[in-house]
Amino acid sequence: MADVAGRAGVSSQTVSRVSNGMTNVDVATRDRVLAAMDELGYRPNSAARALKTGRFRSIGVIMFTLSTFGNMRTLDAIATASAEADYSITLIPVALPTQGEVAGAVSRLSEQAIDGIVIIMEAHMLDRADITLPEGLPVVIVDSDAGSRYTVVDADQAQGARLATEHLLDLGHRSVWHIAGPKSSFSAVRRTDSWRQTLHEHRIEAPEVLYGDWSAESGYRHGLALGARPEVTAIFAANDQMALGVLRALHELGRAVPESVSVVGFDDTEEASSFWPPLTTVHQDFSEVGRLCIAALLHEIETTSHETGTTIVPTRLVVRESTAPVS
Amino acid sequence: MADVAGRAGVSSQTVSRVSNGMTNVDVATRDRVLAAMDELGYRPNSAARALKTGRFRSIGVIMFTLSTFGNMRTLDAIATASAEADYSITLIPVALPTQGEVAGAVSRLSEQAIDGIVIIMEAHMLDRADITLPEGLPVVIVDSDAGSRYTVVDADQAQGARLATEHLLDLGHRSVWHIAGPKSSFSAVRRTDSWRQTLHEHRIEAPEVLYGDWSAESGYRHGLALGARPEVTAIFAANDQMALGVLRALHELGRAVPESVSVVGFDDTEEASSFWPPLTTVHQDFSEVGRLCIAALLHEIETTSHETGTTIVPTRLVVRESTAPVS
DNA sequence: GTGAAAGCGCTAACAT
DNA sequence: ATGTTAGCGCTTTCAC
Repeated sequence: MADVAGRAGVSSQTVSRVSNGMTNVDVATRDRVLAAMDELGYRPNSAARALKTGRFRSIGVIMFTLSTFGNMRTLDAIATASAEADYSITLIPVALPTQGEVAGAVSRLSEQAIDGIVIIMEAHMLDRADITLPEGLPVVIVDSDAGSRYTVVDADQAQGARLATEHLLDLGHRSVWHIAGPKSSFSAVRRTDSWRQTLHEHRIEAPEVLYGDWSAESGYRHGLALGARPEVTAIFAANDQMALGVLRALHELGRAVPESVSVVGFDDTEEASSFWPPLTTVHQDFSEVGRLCIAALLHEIETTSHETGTTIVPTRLVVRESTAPVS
Repeated sequence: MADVAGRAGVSSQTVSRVSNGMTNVDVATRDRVLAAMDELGYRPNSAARALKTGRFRSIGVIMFTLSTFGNMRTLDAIATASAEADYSITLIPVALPTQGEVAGAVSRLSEQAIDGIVIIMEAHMLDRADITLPEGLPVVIVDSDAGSRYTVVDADQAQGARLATEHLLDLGHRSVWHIAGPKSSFSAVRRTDSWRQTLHEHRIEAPEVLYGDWSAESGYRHGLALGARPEVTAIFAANDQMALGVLRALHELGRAVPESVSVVGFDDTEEASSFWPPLTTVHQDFSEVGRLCIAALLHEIETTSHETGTTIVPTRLVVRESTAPVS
């Protein structure tokens, strides 16, 4: 910076002003500085700036794995929204969803140059005594049960599961079987609870829940078991991958979809419309969730306020060809 | 840090030594400092450290979108490998794969606190005159044609396409039709070239190429066209999603897979084994690619050497149930 | 094994 | 509109 100042014949302070787009600089001077910057290939040093301002213009993101559709889409939206606000994203991956791993990530995070944190995981992971979020660092949590202590943004899991279940019931099915996500996932639990609740409201006793692990393989296994039972005519899988596995199992068993069994998924992945048959599923607006996350976080960062609260993004049912009235 | 020094009754310099794990500190002193750090909740300020050392311990990643399986898996591996080396990842998303957008990302990147860059995209995007990578910043590129100017790590696209094509030929198919990825993707082009070359070596004239856009929907459209032609008995899709679309089209058309038509994909996504029928596909080791990327980059960063070169990771064919001998 | 001094590149506050 | 001064929190150098 001193070099630039020297070349442009001004003080380094003026260079700083130009660099930060302040308006109180003479146009001619500004041009001269800009030219000097260009010639010297000047790039501001963000470390020095951060040291001075105490702000890093970066947001830390903690997540288990990128390998689920929802996490990936949420991350994508978060990255885009941050970029628009001129914040960068610092990724802190967590190898395993164990509390020890999370504790490690949080401690690594606290040494990072960040202004706020987005956590994409169950908040109950954060309840352990040995996990302390760095004080004074705004936090927003996605996919979580954290009621009032943190700011939470999430899709309306309960409404989505209700939509799926009622759709199947409206089609005349006597009951709806459910292949759930892992018990450790709060969104999976909410979907399951809502499915049970919906059946209950229709005076139907919920069948036993089958627990999968989000993978198509687990959907296939449970699909094989369910498909073997003639009374099963409607299956609600807690995500599209497991629904794909169910579809495969049903095909193998020779049970026609949707003529003999109806199947509904959750997420509305890109591929769901190309399954065979195209899958009826619940659409989650991950982009909106990511956007709201960043909006809430930036608000906290820039106003240093601390209003926790939960924001819920609605879901909607996308009806395709994997569901039909009972025959 | 001064607070800690005061509390422990040492100089701030000693605190720094403890903080950096230097060995030349008396055990008793170290314990005292550690205790003081703990009580005061001391966290080193990475900006100040970076300002001094000129190192940020962070790697910038430029990518178009997280929404393809390969990019996501590669990013996951990169994040994990970096974390192991105690580097964090700074994401620079690029909204659109246009050169203007890339130029913007690169310029944003140059102001970031990073020690090196991983670019997951076609290198020819970087050839535009108005895109200048910050000098002195090590760069590694994935999925690219950048021969000698940059360090490149990628899966062996050509070998994968050859494996797929020869598998089909070995099964007795007279020819192999190909649904390619977009022409703007270098890996797509390499797969197409290799498919054509393989047919050529078997003295078969390559049929006209159908270009998709990686989406299942585009695979479906081309699958519909191909399935209507009885002479088409073997289809090689350039990724698993397009293969999924092909499968759907073939089902709709009433052409049995694999009895009437064999289908091969590329990538070996988690779900491919749960397609109906389970998909024969080419497995890419994205994790290995990500790992090697970071290894190469860290080498350049830490030795300040600048040896460019290309590292190729082999692929392998996973035979499942979507391929069979011609009947 | 430990401390004192200097300075990394930048910006906030004040002066002109 | 521009310059001067001071200092952010840390590490490097050189003493002791």
